[in-house]
Amino acid sequence: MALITNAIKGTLDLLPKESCKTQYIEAAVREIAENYGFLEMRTPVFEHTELFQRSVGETTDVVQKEMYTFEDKGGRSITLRPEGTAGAARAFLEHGLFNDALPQKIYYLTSCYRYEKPQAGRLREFHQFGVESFGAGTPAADAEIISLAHAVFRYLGVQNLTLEINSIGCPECRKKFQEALKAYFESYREQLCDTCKSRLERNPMRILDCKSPVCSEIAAGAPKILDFLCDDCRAHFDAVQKYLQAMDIAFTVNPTIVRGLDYYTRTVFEFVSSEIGAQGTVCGGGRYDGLLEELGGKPMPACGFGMGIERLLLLMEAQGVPFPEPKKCDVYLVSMGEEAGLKAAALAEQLREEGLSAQFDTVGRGLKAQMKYADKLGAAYTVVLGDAELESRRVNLKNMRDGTQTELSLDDFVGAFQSIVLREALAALDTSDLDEADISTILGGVQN
RNA sequence: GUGGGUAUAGCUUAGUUGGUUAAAGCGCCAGUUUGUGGCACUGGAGACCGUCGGUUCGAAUCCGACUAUCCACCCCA
Repeated sequence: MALITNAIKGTLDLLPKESCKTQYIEAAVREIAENYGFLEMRTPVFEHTELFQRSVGETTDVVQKEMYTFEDKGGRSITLRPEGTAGAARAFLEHGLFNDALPQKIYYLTSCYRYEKPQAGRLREFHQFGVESFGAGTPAADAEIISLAHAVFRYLGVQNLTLEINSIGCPECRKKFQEALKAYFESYREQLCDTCKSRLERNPMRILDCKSPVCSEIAAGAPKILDFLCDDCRAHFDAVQKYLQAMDIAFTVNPTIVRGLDYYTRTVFEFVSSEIGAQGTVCGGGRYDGLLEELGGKPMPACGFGMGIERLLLLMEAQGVPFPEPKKCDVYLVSMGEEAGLKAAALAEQLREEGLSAQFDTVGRGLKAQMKYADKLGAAYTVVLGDAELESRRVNLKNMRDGTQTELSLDDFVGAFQSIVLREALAALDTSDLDEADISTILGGVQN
């Protein structure tokens, strides 16, 4: 059969067997973000194109060649969001959230779209977990979001990530730095690679992380941003590092980190892995004190980060990090005959009302096939329902792990099964390695 | 946008110097057990060998173009 079409280049289908992993990551980041006091914000997938031009920056690659931009039927220029900060900032201003107590700490978990050539860790539709701390200008705020990202990796058991931080200063000190940089590279113009020659005009800071051997050698002797920071920016950057040290978060200062989005000021950082191919940045972010004003709001500091869900998943799989088992079927109701089929459906209904996972045959399989299917589902128990059971009002509950059967009353099946499941759950609780302190904590919790 | 690799069943792959019904494992369905899953054995379904064109008596195999996909550059999450 010829398929009508295939998935669009750079997009991924998340199949049932895989989706539980992503759900696990999503649940983890939500819980951690909320523990840090961040609340979810959801904004539309598309925005006015101008929003991204103004926030991300006209000259950036993202705006110049990677946006999904189209005209809607009303003649508006619309763009699928290439990142999450712009929409969050827009909504923050539009709804006057700056009138509430600051900082406003929000997070999002959304899809983003960039027209890029796909490769390992890079998709045209990808998903980002991001946080924004609006109205927080102190180094403590920078450190708090870095700590949040760090906590996510720790919680999920991800290892071997390096945290690299840098300061790209405020517009004033960056301007001085860029002039010095331009003057420096100008004297080496002829030796630079072609892309760096054009960078020299557009964004000389980019030359700093060029991979070409010649350029990187020249770049090694280039002026350093950290030498150009004004007193305020210098003090801010020093304080961020002090906070990170106080929170026991390891980092390295990497003066070549330059974020590709125009709105960044002062602190920038990346969590980088070498285990998932060339696109190793799993999380990137920083401070963007000028963004809200740029979008028409009052001047207000802010900082945030974006974390790539697919890259994080790639990394977890590369490291063999364990994922929780997906919820399995508690009981499969095998039925033979029309009457028994009705009874199975009715029982499943009641079991599900009690919060149990029950399934029954919906494709007309025979008994053996139903047993086999139950086994594939990983059903903990099966019950066979046939004329004999309907007649005697007795059923055999089969434990699929050890094969043992228990006879139960059909009329009281739901209650009896529920108590079996409960008793099993209690028995599964391993209390052997709890000490006195643990027990009193638990008891305290129960009393409350 | 620029390079390089790859394309055979749902998945992972084999396929000899071009040669006649394209092979295996896993998965799926069924049987060996007429009311009980896993293990084993047996059988079955499932592939226009990415597409189009060329060379040839003959192409999954050689050549070309296109498409898709993967990896890298660029850039970023």
